[in-house]
Amino acid sequence: MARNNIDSLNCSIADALNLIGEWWTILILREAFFGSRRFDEFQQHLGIARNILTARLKKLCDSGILERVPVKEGARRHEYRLTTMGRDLLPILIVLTHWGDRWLNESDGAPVIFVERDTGEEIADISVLSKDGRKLEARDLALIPGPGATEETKERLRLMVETWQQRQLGRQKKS
Amino acid sequence: MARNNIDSLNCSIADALNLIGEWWTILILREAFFGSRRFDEFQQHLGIARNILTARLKKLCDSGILERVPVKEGARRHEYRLTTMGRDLLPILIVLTHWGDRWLNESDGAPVIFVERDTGEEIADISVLSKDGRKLEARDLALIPGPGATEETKERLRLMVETWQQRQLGRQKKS
DNA sequence: CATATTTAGTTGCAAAAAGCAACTTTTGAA
DNA sequence: TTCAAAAGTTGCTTTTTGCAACTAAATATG
Repeated sequence: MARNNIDSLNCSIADALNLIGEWWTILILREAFFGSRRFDEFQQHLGIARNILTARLKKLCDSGILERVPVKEGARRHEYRLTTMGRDLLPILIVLTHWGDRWLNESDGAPVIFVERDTGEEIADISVLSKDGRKLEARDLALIPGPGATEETKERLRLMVETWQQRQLGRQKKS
Repeated sequence: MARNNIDSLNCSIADALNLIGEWWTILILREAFFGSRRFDEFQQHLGIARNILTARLKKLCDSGILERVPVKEGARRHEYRLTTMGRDLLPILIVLTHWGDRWLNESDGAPVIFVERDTGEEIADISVLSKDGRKLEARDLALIPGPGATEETKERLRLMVETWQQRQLGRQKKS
């Protein structure tokens, strides 16, 4: 992954992937959510090469997703813990889990299930909702430039709208 | 990414990442959601090397996330379209977008905003909810083995519960 | 209809990243 | 104080990427 041009994409997805999109990173985060904190815990559970794990943990700490704290005060041995920024990635793990459960493990069933700790009840599927709670599909959505949009992005989105409208017309003709 | 052992992790996240976790793949899907369908469209918008794009598109088609359909009936030129399985990945893109907006682009503001097509209103943030609609945090969740859990997974989850309980005890002592 | 231009890749080679195993250095523990 | 575990580091090999040039078919153009 050289990804020289990624920064110029003006896209939060690209920015996010720049931090957590490398191989192993999301699995390391999964481990962290599952309770791993120590280097060897991550290493053994995942079977990741040690030098790669070193690199990934460093990057995650540098970017504020994990923090490296002494095991107890004064100790020189450390453990890796999710920060708020890191915990905020939980929905990604859940979405990936549900998608994988549904499309890749339908026959055998889910390996693990997220439940509410207090009630033991399964959590809701994550879906895209409007502010007033209606479920939305891909076709219900559109994209508009935000405050951080570059001219290029705006142009790109204008083009998108055009293409989309043309396709709608094409569809109408046929039917 | 050699990921020899990934298959043995008994984890839908790992399975999902095996399909969409390589570099570029999620950005290709983003492009697809943004309306790209043709090889060169993907290539030009992302600046991805052509041979890599070829490989990624092939894998996405093979795994049923995209389909390769003739531009018009009978034509020998193709375009790549999201399948239902692929469209079902939309929440991942939205979660990544919102996370990136929040943690990486807070100062400049979001580059693009997902809105409801009909109303133009911004969609809701994606969050983890209980079945009856309460918002849940990481600490409110637990994991239990599902029907597809191997013995190893079950053992692992048992261990997790133990560790968690011990940590709770440790916390109580301190306070 | 003949020729140019797109489109959608493929190929070969150089550079970067990942994997592996052995080695080092601090700790805790006995 | 001796030993083993914990947390990396190092050197080397294998895999992936990136890049740029090339190709073949499909479409557009005059």
